[in-house]
Amino acid sequence: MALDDRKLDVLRAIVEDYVATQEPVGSKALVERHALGVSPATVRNDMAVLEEEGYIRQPHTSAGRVPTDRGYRLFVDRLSRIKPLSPAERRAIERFLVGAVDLDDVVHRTVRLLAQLTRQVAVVQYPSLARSSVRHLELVPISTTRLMVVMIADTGRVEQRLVELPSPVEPAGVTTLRQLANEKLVGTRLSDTPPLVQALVEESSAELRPAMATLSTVLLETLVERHEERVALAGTANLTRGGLLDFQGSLRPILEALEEEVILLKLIGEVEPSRLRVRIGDENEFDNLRSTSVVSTGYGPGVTVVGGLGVLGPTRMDYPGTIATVRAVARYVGDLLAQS
Amino acid sequence: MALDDRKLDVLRAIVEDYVATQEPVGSKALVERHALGVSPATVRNDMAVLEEEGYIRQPHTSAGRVPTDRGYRLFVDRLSRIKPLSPAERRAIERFLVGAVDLDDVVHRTVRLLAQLTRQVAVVQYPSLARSSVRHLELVPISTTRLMVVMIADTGRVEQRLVELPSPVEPAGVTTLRQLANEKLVGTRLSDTPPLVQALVEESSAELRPAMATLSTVLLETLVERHEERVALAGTANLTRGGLLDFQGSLRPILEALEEEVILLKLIGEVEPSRLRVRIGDENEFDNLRSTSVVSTGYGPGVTVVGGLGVLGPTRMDYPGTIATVRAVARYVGDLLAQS
DNA sequence: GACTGGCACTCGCTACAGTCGAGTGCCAGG
DNA sequence: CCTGGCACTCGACTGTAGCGAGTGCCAGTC
Repeated sequence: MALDDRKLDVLRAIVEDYVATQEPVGSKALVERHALGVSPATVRNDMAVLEEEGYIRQPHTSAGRVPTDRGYRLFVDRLSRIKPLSPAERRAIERFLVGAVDLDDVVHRTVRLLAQLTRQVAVVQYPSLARSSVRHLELVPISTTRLMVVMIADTGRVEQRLVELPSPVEPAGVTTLRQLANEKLVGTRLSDTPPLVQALVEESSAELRPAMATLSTVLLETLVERHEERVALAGTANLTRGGLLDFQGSLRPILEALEEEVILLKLIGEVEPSRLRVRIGDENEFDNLRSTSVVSTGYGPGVTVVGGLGVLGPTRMDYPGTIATVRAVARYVGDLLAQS
Repeated sequence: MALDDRKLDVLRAIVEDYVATQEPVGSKALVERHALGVSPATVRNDMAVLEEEGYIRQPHTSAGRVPTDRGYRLFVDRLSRIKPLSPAERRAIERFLVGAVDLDDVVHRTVRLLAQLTRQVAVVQYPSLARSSVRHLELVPISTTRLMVVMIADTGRVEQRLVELPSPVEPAGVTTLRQLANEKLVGTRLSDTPPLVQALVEESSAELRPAMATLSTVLLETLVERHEERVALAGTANLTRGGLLDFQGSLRPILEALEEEVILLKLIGEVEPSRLRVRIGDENEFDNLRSTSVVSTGYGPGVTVVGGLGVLGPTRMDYPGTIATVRAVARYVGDLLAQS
């Protein structure tokens, strides 16, 4: 059944009021606070329909209405008006982010900024290695059988790993390895690396081949397969806002989920080209997060996407505001990355 | 006034029971569960004295007694018997920590392990740069005016920073800079570096001097002064155990404090030579953490200390168990570090 | 002198009944 | 199709009462 405009207005009003007050909203309060131009009784009828359609519900008889996940979904998709950032917010973003010296620094500042502006939990993924290309590989001999491999990516990411060589390699050998590796790998995307690394081993001289083999195994294992991705988190204290009303009383499952990097990555890491994504309550794939909403988007220099960022909060969140903030921060960070 | 042995026994029993049950403990329950050899009435008299002395208190009249911070302090200092780790725990530690490939990996595993074993919030400081010495400095040219400085410390820490040079430097110049820097700095403690870095600039040739000056500024600023120290955190979800009974109802301040690296560092970073430290409730210097206790110690290869680790939980915590675990984990990590 | 049993007392907790009022659904009339 | 009116529901709050764990004190005993 199609909902007419007024019913949509009513739903919008309910969402807005509920988000603002955190209390079930009744028909009378609604007509008082919003110029709907009709009486409470009419609104009640509309509410009855909205409830039947599953957009709102009553916590208990004789209480006001509360939006359901489905109601928020409709609100986000069709009803929310874009809320422009206040100049103060724009300034805050700028002020907060300029002066970052480091990729680490950028990420940390960003995640704190997001947490602060949205007053929710913020998550920022480091630029994905899979989406980065190699800028330089450095091999630092620690001893004749130990090598520190340092990979510098064009996104600013720097990763290192200790490699235990199968047999001693002289400094000259290390130089050769370094040259060879750089020659072949610089400029390539890490996700494309595996075949190249293979070739690398084959092209090595007989005596260096075992060393190169270990080296490439480590490269593939740790840089491509394993902890590849990193995330930063901030604002968990914001989960306690609104008492225990949100999150049906227990922060436990949420805090647990937030401790799992894998989960965080799934939350914000699945980036389609620059699309902002909102997952509301039940739409979340993790049971622990069924009482939360996640607003996430990709970021990167220009139009490319190198990583994701987003915030997590109660389903009862200020979607327009949060969306605007997330989008703006992502853009700023992208610009920042483009400069370096 | 001196407390006789039985009173101390009573206090110990109260602490143990309260920690176990989380409920105020009364005189009757006490004689039932502990072989004190006296009647409840006698215990009551002892309790009255203990209360007068400030070791225990009554949440309200007609409730049992609860230890005060002071009571816990006495318990920790004089009454707790060392609880040896169970073989299962020992195995858990070993199993969890072997196979770490990386300093990052070691730290992450350690912090999760600690959180899991103690069921509390765990904090692990990365080996302090100030206590590390330089193993190698690598300069990677990104462009003629940009340099990536990578410092590898003997503790396994690797730090990098981008340096914007005041004027272009050719690859040959970079090589010279690298050699000079390594020659002077390798093997020195970072805390001793400042004068050496100064000398470094003076010894550079006229044309390289500006570059070296910028380089050394960056080195000092970022490696010695600024984020120098890092920490890892895990187990925040454990704060929600015990409902809202601990922490007088609000996790907020605690979560806030835990988000501040500075605070975490202060908590666990002030390491006297291998002494284990327990700070109980009020003894904490941060107001936000007045309802928590912190057990921390230093760790490092052999007897030297390169960093701190510890756990944070409700004042009502299992001190003997926590202390044993923290100590054991610190020792294991130290050994692990000694090997690499 | 130290310990014990007994006793009166305190006070938080729970259960229950009663009241209040916000909010609803429904209906008849405009 | 909208509105005002009305009866109804039910959660929130209040006040009362009884229960029971736990205490402090005291007189008596070893």
